[in-house]
Amino acid sequence: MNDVTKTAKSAGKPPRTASKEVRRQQLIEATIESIAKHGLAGTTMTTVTREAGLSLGLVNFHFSTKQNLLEETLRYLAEEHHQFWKKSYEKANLAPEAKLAAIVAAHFHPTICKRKKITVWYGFFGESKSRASYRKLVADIDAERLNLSVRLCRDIIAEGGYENVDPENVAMTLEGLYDGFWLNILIYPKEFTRFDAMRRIQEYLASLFPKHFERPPPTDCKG
Amino acid sequence: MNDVTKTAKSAGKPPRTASKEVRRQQLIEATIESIAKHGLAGTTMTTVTREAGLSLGLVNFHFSTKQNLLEETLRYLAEEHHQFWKKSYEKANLAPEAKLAAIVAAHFHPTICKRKKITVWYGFFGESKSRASYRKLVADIDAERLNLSVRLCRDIIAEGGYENVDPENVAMTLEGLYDGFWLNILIYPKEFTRFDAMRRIQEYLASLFPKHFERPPPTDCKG
Amino acid sequence: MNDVTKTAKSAGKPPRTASKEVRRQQLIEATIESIAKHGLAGTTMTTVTREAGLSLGLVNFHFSTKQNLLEETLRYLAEEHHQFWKKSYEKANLAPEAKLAAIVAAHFHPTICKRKKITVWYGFFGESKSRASYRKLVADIDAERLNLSVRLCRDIIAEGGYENVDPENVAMTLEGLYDGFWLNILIYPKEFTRFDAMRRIQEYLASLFPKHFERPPPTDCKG
Amino acid sequence: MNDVTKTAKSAGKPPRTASKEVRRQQLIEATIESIAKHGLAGTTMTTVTREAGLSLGLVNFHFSTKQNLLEETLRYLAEEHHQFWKKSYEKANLAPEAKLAAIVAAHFHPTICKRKKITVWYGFFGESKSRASYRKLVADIDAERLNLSVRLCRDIIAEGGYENVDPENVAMTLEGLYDGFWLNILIYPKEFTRFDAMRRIQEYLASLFPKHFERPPPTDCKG
DNA sequence: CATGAATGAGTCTTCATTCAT
DNA sequence: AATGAATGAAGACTCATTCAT
Repeated sequence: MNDVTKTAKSAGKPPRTASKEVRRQQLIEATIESIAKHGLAGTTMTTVTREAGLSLGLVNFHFSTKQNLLEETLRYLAEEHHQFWKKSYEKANLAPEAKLAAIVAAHFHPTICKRKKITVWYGFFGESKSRASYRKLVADIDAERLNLSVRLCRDIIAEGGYENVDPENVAMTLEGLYDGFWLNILIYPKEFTRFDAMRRIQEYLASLFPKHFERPPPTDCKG
Repeated sequence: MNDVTKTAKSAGKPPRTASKEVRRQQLIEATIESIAKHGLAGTTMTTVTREAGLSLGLVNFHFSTKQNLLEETLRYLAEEHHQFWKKSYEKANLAPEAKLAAIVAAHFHPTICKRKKITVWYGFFGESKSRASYRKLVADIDAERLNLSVRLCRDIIAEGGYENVDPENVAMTLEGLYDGFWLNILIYPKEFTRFDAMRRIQEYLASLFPKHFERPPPTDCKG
Repeated sequence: MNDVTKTAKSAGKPPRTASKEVRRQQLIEATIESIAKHGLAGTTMTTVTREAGLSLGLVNFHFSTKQNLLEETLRYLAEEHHQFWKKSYEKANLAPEAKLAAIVAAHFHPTICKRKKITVWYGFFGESKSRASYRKLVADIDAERLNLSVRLCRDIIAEGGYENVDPENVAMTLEGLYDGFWLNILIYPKEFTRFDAMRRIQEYLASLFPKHFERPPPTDCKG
Repeated sequence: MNDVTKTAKSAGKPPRTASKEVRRQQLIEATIESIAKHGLAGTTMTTVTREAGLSLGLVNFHFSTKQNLLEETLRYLAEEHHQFWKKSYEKANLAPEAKLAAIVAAHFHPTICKRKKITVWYGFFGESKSRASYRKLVADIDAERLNLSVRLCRDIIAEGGYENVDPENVAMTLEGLYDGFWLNILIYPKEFTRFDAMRRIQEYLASLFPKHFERPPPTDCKG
């Protein structure tokens, strides 16, 4: 492992001192990697710095405390996710169903829906302390996305004349499904994949909004 | 504090030596309580035994290791949950929609859907190590419930002549919703309650199976 | 060193677990020893427990924190000192000059005026943090002794009809001399001994109260 | 904070590179300031350089090691003190009592008897290691002053025909009082001031040498 | 001369586990 | 069965020192 690290390091003629931002980024990525490998509780200053191929004291130099490193890591993931679904939303064509589909797809895009990243999210969900950090850092983003989804649903409902569909309800159900399916991917990675997740959500939306969403094609394989 | 505990204990003429089962039960409940109070990482042998009003060494005596105590705690919750939805399922009248509704309701019944218990579940989800324990202990139960739900959905679909509804799909979506909504209850306890959860699921089922499930009445209250 | 420790330990058939008080005492004495050997800053949990022949974690078990161990050590010395001069004072005959002389002598009695103990006192004087502890723990004792000395001086002055001698002044000067001479003993142990200290004070008192204190006999030896 | 410092610094067109001596002086003064603020143990290379508004590496450049910086700081104070009482001694009129009084006064002159400087002295007294430095650097000066005082006392005794007063004794007692009163000023700054110290010593000398020293006037204020 | 990122040995503290009583 | 003192490995954090720029 040491060898790997050193090789990786020496590969690109590593500057002995790098800019603050570069080092921070490097350490945050090492943190994600370490959480994926050893879990949140199993992640120590040593596992992180070894992963990064840097010295132990450097974390304290750049992040002061471990707690802070973890929060910055969460913030990084949260912002990445935020950017990702916002970009997807904006790039989608103007139709509200396209925009809603884009948000859904963003949650299960390989960039975001990586096991190592989900591990970090659920690591934070698991500890009361870190749940507090989560709320502090992510609550606003969660709310923003929920509101956006509500609006899109409202537009779809208006357009399609769907009776008896409550936009807020759908939006919250979608949020629940994102979390629930991520958890399934985390716990049963072999039995449940991101494709399964997207399929289920596609079907859910198709059943609510048949004029706007197509049913996914039947699959042979056991889902 | 120790004194208080002991006094409280001796108030009721405590048996100095209790049966194995009683002690085990007592320690498992103290573990749940401790995880609720201090989080999984904050739960130590000391917090557990102090919570139980017992001595430190006893845990070792009854459970050998901490890891084992935690697994037994998870097993206890898993079995409680298992029993609970099975009983609910059996007690419900014969109609499949009643039985399905009973399973849903079981997940959000106050006995099961307590914050302190959800904390334990998600504590286990958060750590790779404990996820392994989870799979070992709970995978079968999860599968059993999924199969049961699939069968019930199939019956409902047959009865109602619902076209284009895939029973497996619905069952897995339900499973995802249980987990996703539990997480919401854990993270946003003030904004999202078990009543919200039940409502969303009720609406979901009503939209799929309008002849079998009624829409929930509109509420005034936010959320 | 390990051997020494173990030998010392096994010498008296050491009980593996001792009463709380015994262990605390043992650790406090080891702390004094360690401060004498390595200084206050050089005293670590390791030096203390190695000195005591006990395991590292035990200090935290009995004293929670290092800070607390140090404070308890200071308190121990302060109380020992307090008891010592109070006993000396009480045992002396009724004449106020005898009582005052007893207090002086107590400060330079071999039990109290040991280099290793003085090292601890001055270790505490040297650090702002520990000076705060000192004030918290010792200020009252200092004040009590000062008041006592003032009263004794007042009696001596009244008896001897000494004009122009201010009792408070003498008492504070004595306090200054205790501290100043202790420091000399600490810094120049070869050049300045407790006998020198007692001699100087004896002369000081004899010059103020010639009817009550005899001049010390002239010495040949330098210093 | 760094910025502030730099701004403040650059306000006066700071020479980017200063002469060795200027930098050394700057760092020594920052060391004294830091010890006063954070204590000897709390003084790190960082606190010193931050105080000086200079970069971390500079200390190493000018003083090689921290130990050396501290010793140089002590040497600086020792020399300052040395110069000060020597100048006072020389400037005083020819009478030995005037010269002795000048030395006493020098110890409690505001330039010397500052709390921040006394903190440094006692910081050094508190640690065995630094006591060694102290002896190395200051023993000669202490001896020189002692001898000088002995000689002055001898002259005063001869002049006044004081019987039974041992000059060496008086000189050592004075030395003890300087240290003892400094300690009082350090520990009980509100209760004991440099004025109290000077008063006590004045009284001491007046009681020994009534023809040469006047009693201080009685004060109303407590202490 | 000067900077400040980087290193890593050394500290305090925590805590699962052991074991004499 | 039960107790709780004792152990010691492991973790977070500090900080003097180094060195590329």
